[in-house]
Amino acid sequence: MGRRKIEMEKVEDRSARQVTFSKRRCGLFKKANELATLCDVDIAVIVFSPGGKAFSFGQPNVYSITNRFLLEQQQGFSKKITTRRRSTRRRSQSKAFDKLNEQVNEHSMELHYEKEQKSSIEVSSDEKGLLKKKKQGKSSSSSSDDDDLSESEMMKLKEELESLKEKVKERINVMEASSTLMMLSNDAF
Amino acid sequence: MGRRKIEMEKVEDRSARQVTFSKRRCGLFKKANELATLCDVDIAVIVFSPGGKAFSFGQPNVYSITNRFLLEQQQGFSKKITTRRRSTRRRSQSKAFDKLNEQVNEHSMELHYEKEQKSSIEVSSDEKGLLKKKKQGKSSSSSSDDDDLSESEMMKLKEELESLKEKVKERINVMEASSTLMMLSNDAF
DNA sequence: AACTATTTATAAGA
DNA sequence: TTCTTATAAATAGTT
Repeated sequence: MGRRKIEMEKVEDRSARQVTFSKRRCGLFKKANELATLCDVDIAVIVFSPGGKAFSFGQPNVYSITNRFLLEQQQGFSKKITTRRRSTRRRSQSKAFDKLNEQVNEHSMELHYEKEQKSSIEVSSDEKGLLKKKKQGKSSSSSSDDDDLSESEMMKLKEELESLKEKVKERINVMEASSTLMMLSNDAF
Repeated sequence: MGRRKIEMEKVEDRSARQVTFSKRRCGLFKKANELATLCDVDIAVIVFSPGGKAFSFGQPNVYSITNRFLLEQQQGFSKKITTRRRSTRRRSQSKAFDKLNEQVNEHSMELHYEKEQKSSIEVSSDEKGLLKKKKQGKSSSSSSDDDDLSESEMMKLKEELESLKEKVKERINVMEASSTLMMLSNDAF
């Protein structure tokens, strides 16, 4: 949409591609925002730039949308909702569901933005073995090699891994809670 | 962009809003596809219609993008990558990383599309209690009440919950594997 | 579901 | 890179 019509294929010039990406990413996010505003709907857009950097747009936020989507896909949830909508109890249930969903999303957000780390978790035996092996191989060949990892670097890596595992587990807890609440609020109450 | 300029606010007429949603959702997905094609980038769009139905577009697929995004956000991964890019080992690592990432995404996809369910998992003691309580409350007040759940319905609910838990656990395993592989491929090898 | 009058997005160019 | 502008594309209102 400009001076000329262009072919729908990869822009080969690196620099031109970057420019196109910037312009079109902005345009896309603007369109997404307009859709959310005009139609009062929730939407999330995630793009990885040619350089691998992540850009995202979310209404109300990316995490609530992606969580909702992934959970619904996993359990065929949308089909379930549609089927049950005929129920006379749908409206009151819907309210309860929305509230629970909101709470879960809040927890999810807290998780994502949380800066502090909880105390570390035990490393599984397999990973301990892997780390130990790696470490031994290193100390025997001493320094000089670019691929070497010092003892302290190794410890740091281990700590990062533990911290990561903790985060993943927290996320899992949120997802499990979310799933359970959804099912209970829609099917049992 | 039409006969008249419109205000950027919620379209109040229900029917008109649905039409606007349909047109603009198509437009948005088209734009997303063009961005992906022209710039050779990965992108995901998720929209929930006014009716609550989920629509999605993904290049190469929604799941790989959302997983990648959520994981990177969780561990400040993109910052980490950027920092380490100066390393002379970046290129070979990048290759290994991409391959591992691809494998993980494939597993993730399989999970999402898998139709068959594995055998059920034990329900935690807390939930057992909740289910049992619910059941007893029901059977004591007999039928007639609209909110009642029959024994078989209760069992069905329980089975669904178990199946859900299994799916969540599988998903967690993929995420843990993904996280671990990412860290190992970028920091240790 | 099709059709335009217009608005908006954007490819090139400065 | 940011601004400009000619043109392509999207779409609001209409049929």
